Amino acid sequence: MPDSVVLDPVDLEILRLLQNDARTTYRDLAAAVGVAPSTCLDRVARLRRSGVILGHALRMDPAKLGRPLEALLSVQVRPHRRELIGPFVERVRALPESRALFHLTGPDDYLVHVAVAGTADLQRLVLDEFTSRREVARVETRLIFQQWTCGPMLPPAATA
Amino acid sequence: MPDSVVLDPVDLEILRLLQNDARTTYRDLAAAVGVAPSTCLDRVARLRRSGVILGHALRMDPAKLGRPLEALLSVQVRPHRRELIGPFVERVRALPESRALFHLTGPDDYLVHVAVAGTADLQRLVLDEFTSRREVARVETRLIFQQWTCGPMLPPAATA
DNA sequence: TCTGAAAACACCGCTCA
DNA sequence: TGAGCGGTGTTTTCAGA
Repeated sequence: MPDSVVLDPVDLEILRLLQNDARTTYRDLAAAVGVAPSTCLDRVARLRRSGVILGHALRMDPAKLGRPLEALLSVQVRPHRRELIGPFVERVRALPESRALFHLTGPDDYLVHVAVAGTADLQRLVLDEFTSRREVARVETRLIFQQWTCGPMLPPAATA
Repeated sequence: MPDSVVLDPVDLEILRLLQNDARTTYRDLAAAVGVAPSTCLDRVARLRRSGVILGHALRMDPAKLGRPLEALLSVQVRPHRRELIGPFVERVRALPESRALFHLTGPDDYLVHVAVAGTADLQRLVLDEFTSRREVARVETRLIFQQWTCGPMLPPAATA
């Protein structure tokens, strides 16, 4: 499987439309793009096989699920060795509060995006799940005032 | 619309299953949860109306789209006033490289998650779109080695 | 919330350029 | 090789109870 995939304008338009609503029917997709529904089906199947489309995810509102407060935790893991960071990553991923986890360059090794019920819950999370761990050298907490998802993420220099 | 929504075990199970694969049919959903397909349809429609489900998104591989390098940019906007940050946010959201944008507490006002073709593209992005702007006081760039999405994000203390 | 029926859809073969 | 067409099984969706 090649690292990058060749996408023609039809593929790009399909991806753009599916990003707005991933449940768009192939019939509507076909009408919008200007090809036959079966061609759309074929294109989407190919995009899935080639790994461009990883899957279909549900976008949910954390606040509506009782987690109105979101934060980013910058975490320094010391010493930064495989035998420590492997379990650390798995533990963080298993937390119900975790939304995303990044391994980064720079002084802070990890960034954890969490959603919690409130400041008390956040404090508990930081103290019990992070700073209490021996391998966690430092945690810096920043609250998220507002967030935006951007997009559509399409290839640089799109073939128009 | 209330800030938080009351979810029964059926709702939670539906959300859990749809998060793994948002294209699961109502028939399969019904079989897994133990209710009729029409009930599933009704529940999902209600979850959509109540705002718990925001939509169905396509998960795509940035690398396959010619953007194999991802980074987080910490941006300080000075002075941090509405008439400056409004346009700043809109400009960043409109960049094809932007994946997500956060307004944060702490010394750095914004965090921008970007996907680019390579280090040269990243340098161009930082210089031309950020540091060249008068309102941008400082940009700190950290590369993303690896990232994980976590989940399922469900209510704290789930009603069992 | 379920049952059942009707409409819409996905998805497979095939044919044609 | 890739696009388009039609048939079939499945899924969705809407009554009514």
